[in-house]
Amino acid sequence: MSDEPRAGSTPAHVDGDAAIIRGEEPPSARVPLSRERVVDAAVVFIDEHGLPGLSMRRLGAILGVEAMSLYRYVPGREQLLDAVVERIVDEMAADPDVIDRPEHGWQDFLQRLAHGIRRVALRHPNAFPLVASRPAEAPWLRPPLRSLRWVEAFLVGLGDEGFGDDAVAEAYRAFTSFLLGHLLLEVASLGADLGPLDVVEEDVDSSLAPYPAVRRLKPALRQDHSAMEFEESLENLLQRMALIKDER
Amino acid sequence: MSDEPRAGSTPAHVDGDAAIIRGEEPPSARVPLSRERVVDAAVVFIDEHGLPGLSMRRLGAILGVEAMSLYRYVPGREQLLDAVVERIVDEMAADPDVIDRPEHGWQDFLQRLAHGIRRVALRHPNAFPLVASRPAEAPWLRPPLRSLRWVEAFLVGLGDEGFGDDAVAEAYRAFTSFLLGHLLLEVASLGADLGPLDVVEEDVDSSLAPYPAVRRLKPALRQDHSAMEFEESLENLLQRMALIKDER
DNA sequence: ACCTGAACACCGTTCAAGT
DNA sequence: ACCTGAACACCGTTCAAGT
Repeated sequence: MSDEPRAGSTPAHVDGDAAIIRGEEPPSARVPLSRERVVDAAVVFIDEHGLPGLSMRRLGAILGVEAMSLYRYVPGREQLLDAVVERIVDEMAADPDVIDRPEHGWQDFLQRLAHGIRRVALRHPNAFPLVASRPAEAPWLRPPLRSLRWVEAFLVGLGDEGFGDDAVAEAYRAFTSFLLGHLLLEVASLGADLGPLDVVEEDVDSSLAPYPAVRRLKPALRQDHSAMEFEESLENLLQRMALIKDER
Repeated sequence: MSDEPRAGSTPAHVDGDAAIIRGEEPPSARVPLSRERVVDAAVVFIDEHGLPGLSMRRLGAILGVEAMSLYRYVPGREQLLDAVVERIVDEMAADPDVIDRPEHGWQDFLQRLAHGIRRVALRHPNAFPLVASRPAEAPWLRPPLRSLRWVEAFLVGLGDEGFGDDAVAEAYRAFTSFLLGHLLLEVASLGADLGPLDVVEEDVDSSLAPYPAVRRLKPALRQDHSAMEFEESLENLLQRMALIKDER
């Protein structure tokens, strides 16, 4: 059922001995571990196996090391998860379609930011709930933007485009809550599709007997219109923001 | 720092012996445990101490019983959490302001439903993230409605009010994603406020040096306009739904 | 400098046994 | 019928010790 991650998938010990005998650094294997490698491995693990299976001991095994070694690079499991969130959110910095500040108006700027974070979410469906629900360091670091870098970009960007302070703050709250709701549900529906297949379709149908409307509309409810509805809701949000901008 | 829940807060053993000697059931204590009592205790624990501290062993201790006894009433920890979600969502059934089907139009109906679920969220800020992110049993059971009962009510209600099948489905998706985004963020901001106070305000201020806009707008970002913005976004959503209704 | 062994205090869960 | 003791296989985390 669940394929366990096997230890030693990074064969650190294969040619390590020869290098040690020669007293040199090995060619490329046996890189001595680093915070970055630890966090990367955690992200890969969550992407592939989901969050529940991630333990310090397993992660160590994957990296060819005992669990205790990880504490050299990360203060603990909680902070590791925080680092995972940070790593994922910062992927947006490498997205060429996301820009730091408005170049063609604030609507284009926010369109790019929204689509950038959506791409991140869809790349990491198993990890995104972490981005959504990990307790934020400060009340103004609202998911799913979360990082000071992007919050700053948002605030400066809209300020430069003529939003007043209160309008910027209100726009920020509306923007984040739209993204969070939409993306969390889109990502959840991804996971639900390839979920446990131990329930046959007929069983579902019969257990739905007391709920005829759900049963009848099941095909319509199953339909995935995420992409379209994201565009439309975003468009609507931007229109509301235009009103916010011109208040007072 | 963390006040541990003490065992025996239900003093089941106090007058239990006398009753046993008389061969009768004790007056009111020593109720023999039940699924409902277990789930209730879990809800209370999460409300008071948060999810991370909840373990089968601790919950058993609170109920005056060994952890293994709980498995008579609940298949396991995961299913216990599912039951917690169900219990919380079903609180809405007892809310006199929430109605089963439209009596004064679909807008009034949805207003009541939305405010009902918001009250639930605000009553259980520590448990609501569970409602939001526990994997749903089926893709059409979208959080935060989640229960067949409420989904059915939504579908029937809007159908009766003249929404076509596709319009109902689209409205359902829009309604849930609005609720999820808004309420998750509102509830998170509640938790963040009384969060760890080990960071002094000045420290935050100085670490914010590279992010002048965040620093400058911090007061505005900290402001809580949740209630007002909930009303306004809901109003906007209902207007969009009116358009969805009249499509085609 | 980097990793490990052994240990501690916890988990969820099982099963045969107690009353 | 209901609960427990003992056990199993796991956790996160610490610290002194190894190389």
